[in-house]
Amino acid sequence: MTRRPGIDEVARLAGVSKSTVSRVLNGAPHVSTRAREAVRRAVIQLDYTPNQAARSLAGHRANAIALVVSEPSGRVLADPFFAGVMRGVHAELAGHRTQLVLMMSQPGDVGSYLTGGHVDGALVISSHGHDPLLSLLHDNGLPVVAGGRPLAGGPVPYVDSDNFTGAVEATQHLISSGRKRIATIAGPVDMAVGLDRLSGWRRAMSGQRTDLVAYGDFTPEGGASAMTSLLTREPSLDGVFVAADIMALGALQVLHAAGRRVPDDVAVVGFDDSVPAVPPLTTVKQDVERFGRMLTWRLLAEIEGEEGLPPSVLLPTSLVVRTSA
Amino acid sequence: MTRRPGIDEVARLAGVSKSTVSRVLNGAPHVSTRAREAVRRAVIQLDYTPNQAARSLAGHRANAIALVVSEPSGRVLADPFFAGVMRGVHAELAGHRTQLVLMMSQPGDVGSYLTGGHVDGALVISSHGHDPLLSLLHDNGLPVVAGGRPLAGGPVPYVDSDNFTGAVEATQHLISSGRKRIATIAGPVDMAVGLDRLSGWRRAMSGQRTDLVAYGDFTPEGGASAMTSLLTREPSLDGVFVAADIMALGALQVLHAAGRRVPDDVAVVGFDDSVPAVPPLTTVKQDVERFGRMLTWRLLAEIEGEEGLPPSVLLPTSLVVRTSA
DNA sequence: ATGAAAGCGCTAACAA
DNA sequence: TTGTTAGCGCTTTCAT
Repeated sequence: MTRRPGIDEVARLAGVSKSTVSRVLNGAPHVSTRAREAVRRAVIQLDYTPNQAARSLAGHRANAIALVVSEPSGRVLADPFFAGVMRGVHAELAGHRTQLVLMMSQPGDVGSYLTGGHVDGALVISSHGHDPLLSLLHDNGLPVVAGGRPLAGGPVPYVDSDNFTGAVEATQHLISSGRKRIATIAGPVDMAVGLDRLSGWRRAMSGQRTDLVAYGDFTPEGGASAMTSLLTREPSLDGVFVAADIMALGALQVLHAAGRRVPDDVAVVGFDDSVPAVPPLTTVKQDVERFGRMLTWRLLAEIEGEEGLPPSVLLPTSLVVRTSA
Repeated sequence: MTRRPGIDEVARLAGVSKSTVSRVLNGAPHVSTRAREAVRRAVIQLDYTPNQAARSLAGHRANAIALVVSEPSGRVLADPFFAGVMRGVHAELAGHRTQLVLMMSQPGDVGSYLTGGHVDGALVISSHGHDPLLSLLHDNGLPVVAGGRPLAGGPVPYVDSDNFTGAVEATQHLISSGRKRIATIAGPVDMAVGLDRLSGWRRAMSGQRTDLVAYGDFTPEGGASAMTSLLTREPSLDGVFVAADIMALGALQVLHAAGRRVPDDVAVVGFDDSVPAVPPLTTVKQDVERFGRMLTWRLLAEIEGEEGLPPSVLLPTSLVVRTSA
């Protein structure tokens, strides 16, 4: 490994001072075209890359943001939703010389690490209940944006999908197709995404029986056991709104094993448009990549100290009708 | 935001010098129990976290490793395989005060960034063909471990699953259950994982017709179009070995739409044991989390400069029989 | 076992 | 427009 060149060598080769090199590197004003060009050439010739650590230390910026998955299990990593968000985050980060640091541990460690100045801001997703992490970070002055509305309310900006409206549409589709006994497999009640989709179902079901609710944890297994319990409680159900495609996968397995045909006997509507299933799922589509981009854009703007930013952003959802309902 | 304390303040409060604090922090020897305790207390009292940038700059270590997804599309992010690996990586990283930096861009940027001393090592997964990135990093002296055998061969250590044996078992299961016209949906031929699973199928099929091969790209859509093409070429096929569950999802949709019953008309065996399907997939299971842990362990060992490390590790696979075959 | 002092490679304030 | 200078907060010899 050849020793890598420092900024001094670039300066020497370009015939200018370190400061000028630094200015060119950071796109600062007040640099002559002549100097700029000389520096550029020297950088290329030496294959120079600035030392990030030195940069952070001197510049008081970490040039990195954290993506915090506020869930010890790591369940969310397996969720297609997360994958899409991550793609969006990356896309938005491109060209910002900002690195993405992934974190998954417990609030204690994460909190002190993050507030410790190692990153310039944090994206917190999949936050449950009244997760103290969000307020902790916010109170410490670290720019934070939540992915999904935080239940605690408070002053943390967030980006979310319009889960309520999506759930209403999904349920209405079931109703208007003539289903009479419509159940729902809801998500965790300690997350806004779980609550909002359940509220949407309730809203659309107003006037009808709304006790057919079972809860899952956004895993196929959770969806399967919820479906089993619903089938036991109401064998004659003929429609289910499942609050996540990933849970619908489990539900479909159970329905199949129970000999129920989908959609003939039981119509199924999912949420996310994230998985190919048999039969293809009628579901509520959300643009997860856009979600990730929006999240990142918002955080970067916050870090730059932009004024008048919207406290929160709600992204639209839309029903996609396929075979399952 | 209260200004965060520096090492000097800890030193002052503990009544020792910066050096001693540093020693305690880094678990260095030659520190009295008395001093150690005093420092510990001061650290807690001040809620001190070391500045990572300063540490890297002075210590010539980045205290971070990169997880490089050598694929522009980001397809792999949506792959359950990747999610499992990432969980393993995190698990193994716990307690190593090492951060995980995720990278997805093009070889050019990534290469110079990585060799630029910003991370202490890199995990490269999903590398296609004769990806120059691996050799580039290796030649620059950066510790690297590949996830999945690199096609280029060369001196880069890697961790892989025993894809060949898994594929052989899967295919033998199909054969021994009496299937006569067995096809395969193979993965990309520019990746060892694609090649090895195909070789396993060929090996098990020796003596039989081996032209029923269609290729997919490890996406459900790829699996679907491969299945369509196979069905067209050989309508009477009665078994398929699909080189990835995620592709099997697409294949199952196509079979279902074509009115073929699984497993009655066509038996399907997948690979990965990563998705719940209808009907539940008979598949080759691999322990992806272990894969991630092994990968990380290997890289950390490499970074520590341990001697006599195995150049490569092959993890076992096993057949899980469910309903689809 | 402990402390003093010299950087690590950059940015930013200031001077010119 | 450019250069000089002083740190940023640690780790690490080298003394003691």
